[in-house]
Amino acid sequence: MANIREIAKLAGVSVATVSRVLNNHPYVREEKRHAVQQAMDSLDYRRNLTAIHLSKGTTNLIGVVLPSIDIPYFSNIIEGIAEEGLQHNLQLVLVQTNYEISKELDALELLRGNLIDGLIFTSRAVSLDIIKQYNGNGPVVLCEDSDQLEFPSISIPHEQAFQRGLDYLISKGHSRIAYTLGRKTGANSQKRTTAYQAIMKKINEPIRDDWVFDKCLTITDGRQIIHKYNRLKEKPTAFLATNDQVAAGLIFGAQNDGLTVPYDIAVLSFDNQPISEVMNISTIDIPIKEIGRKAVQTLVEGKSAKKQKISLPFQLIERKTV
Amino acid sequence: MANIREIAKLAGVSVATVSRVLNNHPYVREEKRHAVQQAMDSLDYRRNLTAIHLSKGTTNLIGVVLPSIDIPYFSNIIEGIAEEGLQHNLQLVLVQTNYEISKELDALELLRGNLIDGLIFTSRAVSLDIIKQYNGNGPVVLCEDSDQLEFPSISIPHEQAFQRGLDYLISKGHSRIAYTLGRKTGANSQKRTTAYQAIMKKINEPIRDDWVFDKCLTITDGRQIIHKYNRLKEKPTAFLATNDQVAAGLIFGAQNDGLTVPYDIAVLSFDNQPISEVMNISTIDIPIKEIGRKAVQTLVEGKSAKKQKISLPFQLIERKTV
DNA sequence: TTGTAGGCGTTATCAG
DNA sequence: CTGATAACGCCTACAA
Repeated sequence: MANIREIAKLAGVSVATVSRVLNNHPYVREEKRHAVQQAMDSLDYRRNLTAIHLSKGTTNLIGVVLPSIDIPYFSNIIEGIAEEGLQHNLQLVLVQTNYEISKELDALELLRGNLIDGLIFTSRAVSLDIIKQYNGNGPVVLCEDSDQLEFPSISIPHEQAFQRGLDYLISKGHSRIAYTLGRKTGANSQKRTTAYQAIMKKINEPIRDDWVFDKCLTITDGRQIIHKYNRLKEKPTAFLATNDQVAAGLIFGAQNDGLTVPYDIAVLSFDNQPISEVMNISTIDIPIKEIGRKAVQTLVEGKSAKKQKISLPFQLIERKTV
Repeated sequence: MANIREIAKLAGVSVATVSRVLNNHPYVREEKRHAVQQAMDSLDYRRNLTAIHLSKGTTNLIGVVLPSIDIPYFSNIIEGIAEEGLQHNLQLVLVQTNYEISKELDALELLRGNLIDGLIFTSRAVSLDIIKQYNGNGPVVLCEDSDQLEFPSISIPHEQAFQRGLDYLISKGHSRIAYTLGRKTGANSQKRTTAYQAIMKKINEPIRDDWVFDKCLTITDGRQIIHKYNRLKEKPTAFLATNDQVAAGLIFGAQNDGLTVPYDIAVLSFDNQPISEVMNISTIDIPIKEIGRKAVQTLVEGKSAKKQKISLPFQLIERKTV
């Protein structure tokens, strides 16, 4: 593999000059520039990116940690990240974690090891205190509804959004409301739970542990819930679902068991993915892709900008399942 | 940021020794090893990965080109790639292309620039001749049903699988069969078309251009097809769909228009994703994740192994939409 | 068992 | 405008 030195020799110039033409610097006489071009062409030269990275101390690579790429919410965020990344000439290094802390630490080590210039957590299991220890190794941004100001964060206000959903259900006559969560301990889920408890208290409804369903992320998870629902002594009349996939599963399960949506049970979800439109599922729209885009923008602004919390708008979409 | 030299100085040894303990080489006296550890701890040392890459000439990074991460088929492949990559200590660099050739070339340039050790095409728009020009820069593997032997490829036999699907539909009494494709010019799609034309000829049915629907990948695409179906003068009695999402969209559209599945139209699809199970869609199972895993394995075997074509099994799953 | 020194391929500073 | 040359941080013969 030809390197810059060989090009220099062949073109009869110094490596510095080659580097100059490589980087479109001014002050290179046209004939030399030409000679260098010739040499590069004839040797089919390509610069070694790793060497550039080492020399520059930056890689144009950003890490993205996500639990599973197979969940539309996350693949949507990635899509936003990828689009915006392209804009800034950034490549993406994916770190799939399944919420395993050790994998998240691996991602942090990539940052510390200077392989990536910054890191986006689309979700996390590791504590913020741990992440703080990596301060100074590069910007970190969180895609979560966060109260701290140590790291920039991008999210919709989950507590308000969940409240909005509950209010809507209540306005439709429901008071016996169950809900599902992706991962109880997640930052966003905790906000949702906070909202739930507040509203239930307000309308004098008890908090029933068996009306909150944890680890619900997929259509299959949603489908399973109906089995549990059937075994419930006291049954809710409405579900506020983690996302559209879970809602879809719930609805299929209900129909399968002869229940009518929204009369026997109402279903409201989050995300507003295509499946919700096709299935006429009432949902709360989240600008997921925009979260990804903003995450990259924030990362690029880097330390120059102050750590801010960016709050994106959500919107209730009324369709036919409530 | 502390580097290996500072550690050496602090520990009172040479950089070589530090490097040795870093890489768990034998022949380091325990006390020196200890001193180095101490020094590294006290300076919170982390090796610079970029430097290692430059020095070793390898990065443990592999590129993955995919048109869109937002399509379950692709996110599934990625999932397989990520899992297997973990096994081999490989990180993933994602290159989202939207089938734009220029982006695929960018990925190839990452290979040529030694940023990645190998490249997996989960799908491609660029011609094989172009990819061949990058030979020698690192292994390339294709996730497609390919006839060439220049590059290793992993796939199910799409022609046979499509035949199997058609035979099944025919056995259920259908002869007026429409089909949808993700991208007509894709390698896999072409195999499907070949199978379609052969079988239609065999049963003496004409090939009707308006019964093949291109650019169908999502649930929304499937939903749209029903609009077109309604405008058709001659209507098919069955659809063989690109994937389960398209099938789901088709089914919702049909139901919405008062059509009964499978009596008015039958639907058979590919992939066997969770949605097909929940919706009871008859489908042809493809071991998608396994394609990803095998792609990585093949990449790792690299040039040592001969370029082979790996054919994975498919399986017809009978459910309730045919 | 340890250290010296050269190499990986660029970039960038600083004279000229 | 151009060229030496020193980084960048690590690895690895080779020699001791």
